[in-house]
Amino acid sequence: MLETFETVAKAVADPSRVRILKLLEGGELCVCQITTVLDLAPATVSKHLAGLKTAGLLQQRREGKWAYYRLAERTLNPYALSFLALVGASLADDPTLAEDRRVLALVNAVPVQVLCDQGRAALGPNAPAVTTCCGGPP
Amino acid sequence: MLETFETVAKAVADPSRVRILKLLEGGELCVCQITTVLDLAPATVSKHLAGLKTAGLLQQRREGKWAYYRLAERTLNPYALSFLALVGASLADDPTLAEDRRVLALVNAVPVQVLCDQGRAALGPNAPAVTTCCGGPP
DNA sequence: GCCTCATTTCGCTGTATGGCAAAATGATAC
DNA sequence: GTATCATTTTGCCATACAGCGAAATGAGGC
Repeated sequence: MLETFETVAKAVADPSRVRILKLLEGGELCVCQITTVLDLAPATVSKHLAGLKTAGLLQQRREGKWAYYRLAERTLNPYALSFLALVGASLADDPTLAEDRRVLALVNAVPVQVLCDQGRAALGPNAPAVTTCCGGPP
Repeated sequence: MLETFETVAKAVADPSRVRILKLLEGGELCVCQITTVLDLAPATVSKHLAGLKTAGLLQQRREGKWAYYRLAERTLNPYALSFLALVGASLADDPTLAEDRRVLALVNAVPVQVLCDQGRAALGPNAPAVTTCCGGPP
């Protein structure tokens, strides 16, 4: 019980995992999409996804070569939904998460096929982090 | 923002700190009372309390030689109250926490003065953990 | 002033874990 | 069958941190 609670709390106590959860609020995503937005090694993202799934926060679906993850609707962990609700109600105006949403919009404009091939390069020159944070070129 | 959220989430992701929070749901407690219930070194408990306070989850009050901690009513951390509410609504029937409540009842029957002197010894023979877990002696 | 004692801080050790690269897995295409 | 490719697992490194004992702090009592 305490241990179960701890598992979910730990899952939510890491910035990368919160970023993933917030990304998935917009609907399910393929691993390579998440990887591109977070700009982390695939192995790292995969480990995070596995942890979130173990904690009962995510569900997985396979479609061909790709694996799609989404926020859990049903879960074995009695605390998972509470934590999901809390995360959903928080961090509305965090700059990192806002930037993630911006990059996600670019990602969604590219077919998954291409994204998996090229990674961040598929997004064009607007992708790199906050390079154009102060209004961009005139 | 994300960092602030992370601080509170980390604070809640540790079993000892959750035990402290649940203990304090019954009202403020002195450090030596908490130390006795958790059965940890004073230094360890003090560090936990400091962390919880930094996270905005606890408030402190000094009375003479003793320091009393209680759950925060007001806090600088915008997520602290949400997490407190979540913890409050969870873990109702966890056995570890039930045992903590049992020991706390014994602790409350002893003056703080005596408790600080003698620690767990002041509680008499009923104190040690789950020794009488299956009904106790007839 | 000085002593006592609850609490906190410091220094340390062992464990847990985020990150990556490389190898293994598993599904599709041929 | 074999090849390709997205994902996962494995092995490793660096960092973070729970726990303790010892030393420092700070409030009463004398």
